[in-house]
Amino acid sequence: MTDENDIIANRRDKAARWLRTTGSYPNRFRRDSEAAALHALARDKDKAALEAEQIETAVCGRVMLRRVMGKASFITLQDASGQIQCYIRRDDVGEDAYEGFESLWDLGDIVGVRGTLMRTNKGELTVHAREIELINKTVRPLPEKYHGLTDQETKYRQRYLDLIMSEESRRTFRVRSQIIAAVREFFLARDFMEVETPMMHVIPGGAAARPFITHHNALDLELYLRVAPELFLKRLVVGGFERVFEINRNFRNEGLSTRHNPEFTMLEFYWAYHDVEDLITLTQDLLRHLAERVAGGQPVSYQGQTLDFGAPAARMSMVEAVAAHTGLTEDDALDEAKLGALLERNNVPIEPGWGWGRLLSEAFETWVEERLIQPTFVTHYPTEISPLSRRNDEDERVTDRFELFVAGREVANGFSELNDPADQAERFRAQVAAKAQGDVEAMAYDEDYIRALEFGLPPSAGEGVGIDRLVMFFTDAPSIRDVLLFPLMRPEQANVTLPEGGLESDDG
RNA sequence: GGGUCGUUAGCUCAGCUGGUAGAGCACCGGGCUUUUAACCCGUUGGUCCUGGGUUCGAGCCCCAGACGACCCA
Repeated sequence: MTDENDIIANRRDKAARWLRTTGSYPNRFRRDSEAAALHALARDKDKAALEAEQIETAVCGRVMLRRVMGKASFITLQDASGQIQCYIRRDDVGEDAYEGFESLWDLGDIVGVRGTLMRTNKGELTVHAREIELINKTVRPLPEKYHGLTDQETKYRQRYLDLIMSEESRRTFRVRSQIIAAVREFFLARDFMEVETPMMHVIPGGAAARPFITHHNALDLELYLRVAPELFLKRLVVGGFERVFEINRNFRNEGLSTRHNPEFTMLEFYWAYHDVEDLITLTQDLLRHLAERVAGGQPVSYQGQTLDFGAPAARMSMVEAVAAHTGLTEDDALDEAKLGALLERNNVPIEPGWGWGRLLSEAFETWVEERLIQPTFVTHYPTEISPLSRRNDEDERVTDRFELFVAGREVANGFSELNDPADQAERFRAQVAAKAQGDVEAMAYDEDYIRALEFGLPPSAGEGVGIDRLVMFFTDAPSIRDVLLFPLMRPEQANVTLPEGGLESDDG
């Protein structure tokens, strides 16, 4: 499919004519103000005041709107900070410049304007142009100026176009950046050290998930894109970095949905000489910090629900949660047979090997998870489903682990770490056995990680937080694709061009 | 994997009971020196997602497929 048409042909012709006059793509224009700064500067100045002061300025950006009235015109310029109107009059810029403006400029072009600040009769702040310069031509027409770009697929595939057209989309990604900055600020202030651990793993580990496989040519080695940084971060705690965090991508070879992208951003952190209770307190503080930084401390509206990240979160054990939402007593929820009967009665598929912990977790996912709207810490996760967590001292059926739920979704998962190397080796062997039985998500045995534990991991607490999901809450985004600049999409057929003979070529 | 909906001009969208494919924006030409999605007049622009089928005739009906969105697992 070629999308050449008359408009594009016409603009290519204009671009060629323009380039003949400039000789090359101009790169000397310098602004002295962005749009938002000018609006701030002139906030209290009326038409007469601006007329008296004759404030000189130079602005540049993309032409978003254009209103030509014969020998004078208005254009609306957009830069990174916002929009500013410019007034271009033949008698002010000269006949040649005005003729060039009329014959060569199109919506979407990148231009520069020098002049003085004024207000129009309707009060709009405007740069009254004295000099104008065409800085770059758009050869392709922008989407419809009023409705913008509404096609979701095109918004994802051509994010640059979405960003040009949609202030809402620009805001989403600014909020995303603020959240990540606020997370970093929070941990640095608490003396955590930011680290980067490998993305390419020889042994994938740290989470139950299918990895992506890649290949290193020089070593002739199969490598796996990481599913989690966990085992490397704990090695660093063994090494004496007692408070570490990493904000980075994980890769899981799963399907796509409004809640899942194969690469997603996790915050993961480890904290020596602390435990699950400290994690819950810290996580609550982190949520409050983000709410403060991003939402001014106010509750946020998410898809019709109101979420309050500043208020103290609810807290319950998984047994309490299941009892509260199923009509079972807490004693019943501790009873494997009664749980199994309840699940079967409701046609929830269960498998023969499942013990009490797995059944409880299934009941939780079936009846509780989606109802936890306000931030809720669910604690005392069964040992059976928590292979890396420390057992609870009072009740060995459960671990010192919690997950945080918001709007029916898991947002964080934290626990006191298992630091018994023999126990860890045993659990790895169980995973290897499960893999041999065909469990594609089971972990491999990581000998070096066991060796690291044998040097002694201080009692530590560790946690992972899904950044994309947090961003969704703070931007009211219904789909994870709305908070990823470039979500994974099936390739457009026309654009798939693999080199002859595959991807082995050396000269990339 | 299952279901629902969608795909028509560069963009936003109409298109009747099956009978010559439309509007607005953008583009092109003309008018207009403080407009506000500027406005007024006149043009240009189509692989109706793809491939089959039914029919004298298909954007519309049928079948298969592609891509996407949403819901469910």
